[in-house]
Amino acid sequence: MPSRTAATAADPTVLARLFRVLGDPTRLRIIQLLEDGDRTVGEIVDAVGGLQPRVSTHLACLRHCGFVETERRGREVVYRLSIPRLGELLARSAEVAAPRAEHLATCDRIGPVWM
Amino acid sequence: MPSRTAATAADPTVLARLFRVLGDPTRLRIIQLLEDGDRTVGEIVDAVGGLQPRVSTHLACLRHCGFVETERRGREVVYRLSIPRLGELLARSAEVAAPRAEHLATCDRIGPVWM
DNA sequence: TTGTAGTATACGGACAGCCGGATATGAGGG
DNA sequence: CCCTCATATCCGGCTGTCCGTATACTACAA
Repeated sequence: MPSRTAATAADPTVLARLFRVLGDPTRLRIIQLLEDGDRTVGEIVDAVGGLQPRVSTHLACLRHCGFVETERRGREVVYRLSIPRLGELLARSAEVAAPRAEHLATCDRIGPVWM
Repeated sequence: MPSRTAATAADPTVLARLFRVLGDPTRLRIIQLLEDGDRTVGEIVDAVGGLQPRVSTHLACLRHCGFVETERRGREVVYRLSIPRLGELLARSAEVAAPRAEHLATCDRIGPVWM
């Protein structure tokens, strides 16, 4: 029985790394923004707010992990999503999060200080 | 236009928290284990390996954030998944991770020490 | 070449989250 | 009651991750 795709991807370590990349609000905002189309770094900085170096570091993280691709256009660099079904994944995750939104919102810590 | 469910769930902060809960290998192993059926704490400890207090803390995290429910059975406590379509979400995430599995596996840091 | 806009990286500080070990709670059994 | 099994919580320490500031790189214009 083949089942080729889920071979190493089901490894909890690899999957956890994926979720960890997605587990930052700024990186999520960037991804949601890029779903509407390609953007330059400047546009992304303006949209998500915050300082340019910080945004640039998050972009480097997304690029290194294969979530986005880049293309130079003159002095600017255009970022584009390289995972087609990522929006679908986020939408489904939002459905899962919906009934627990308030719980997740109040839980501003993971460690043992719950409430 | 209602669109009640995705109102707060699309908030990057809430969604990031969800992914952060999923972004730990031990918690993922626990979730994958519970997809095969309910388990007591002792069974979970044996299955995922590691010390009991550590596993118990991860279980408390999952319980507090609404991923699992508990039921006392004598001295034991049985844990059960309380999110029906969570396995579906993990499967889809594994598909997304598959083409980038090697990249994600080598990337053992998120910060700027990539490689 | 020099300058400037756009982007990327380096550095140090601060704190969240994971861990192991010790200890507390709770439920039966004798 | 006391004891034991099963589970939960507390504590100190360590590492990973995020942030802001400063600086380096790249491409184009004059």
